[in-house]
Amino acid sequence: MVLLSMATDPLGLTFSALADPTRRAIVARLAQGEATVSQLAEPFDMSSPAVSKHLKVLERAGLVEKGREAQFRPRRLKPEPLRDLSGWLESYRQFWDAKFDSLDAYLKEIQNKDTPQ
Amino acid sequence: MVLLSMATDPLGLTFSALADPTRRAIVARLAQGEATVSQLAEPFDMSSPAVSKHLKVLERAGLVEKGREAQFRPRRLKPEPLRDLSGWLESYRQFWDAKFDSLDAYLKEIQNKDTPQ
DNA sequence: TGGTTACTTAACCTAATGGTTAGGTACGGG
DNA sequence: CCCGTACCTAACCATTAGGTTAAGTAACCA
Repeated sequence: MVLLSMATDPLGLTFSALADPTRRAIVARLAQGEATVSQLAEPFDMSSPAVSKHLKVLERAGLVEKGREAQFRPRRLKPEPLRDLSGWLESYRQFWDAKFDSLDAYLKEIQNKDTPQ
Repeated sequence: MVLLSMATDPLGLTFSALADPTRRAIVARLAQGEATVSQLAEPFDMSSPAVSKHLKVLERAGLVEKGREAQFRPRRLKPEPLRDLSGWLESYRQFWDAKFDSLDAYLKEIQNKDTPQ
């Protein structure tokens, strides 16, 4: 059921891939250009199999693509899932766009003056 | 560690809240106006405690707010996390924006000339 | 050819997720 | 005041997620 829905729910795959901070850091790194697994693993205090697993999750979501060059398997970022995510978000623009809820925006203005949060 | 990072990682909370299709459906429903728990539960083939749990996840992410009116606890959608998500996405616009693709390819060309290791 | 580097796979562990049922609490109506 | 409706909490269960170590494959290098 989860298995099934996940397999047929690309948006869900994307969201859950990006839910992990390690994976978002990998995405951030790959946004600056392709990188090998070792390079991607270097900043993290975790084993390389763990990084491999994270990469597999990103690949399953279509966010990352694996290349092969000699003994290296360079990864690069793929734009499509991010584009899809943006499309989904866009359908809620009326909610997070300040113009929509002027009262909400106004309250927030006030609040932002000294919100400790 | 997961506990800790999640507590201090609002973006991660948002992504994982939205990873579940039931929760995205709830968000879609709430985008049309506030609704009670029973109203939200109605379309789903699952117990109401299950729906309550989903709502708690959405609330923890700040996506949903709980009101109280007599015996009802109407939920409404909050825009902030969606706005934050949009901000995060925006920082990757260069990747999913089609116009940028050719430049991206060009940068990759250059980079491959002297990639160490 | 044998060692080293790069990476993956397998087996395992713990904790979180997503569901259940059963048993609360709180409110409004007859 | 009691009953039904609305909702939440607790306890439990199965599966998934995220990490580990150990062992495997593959390519380069001396």
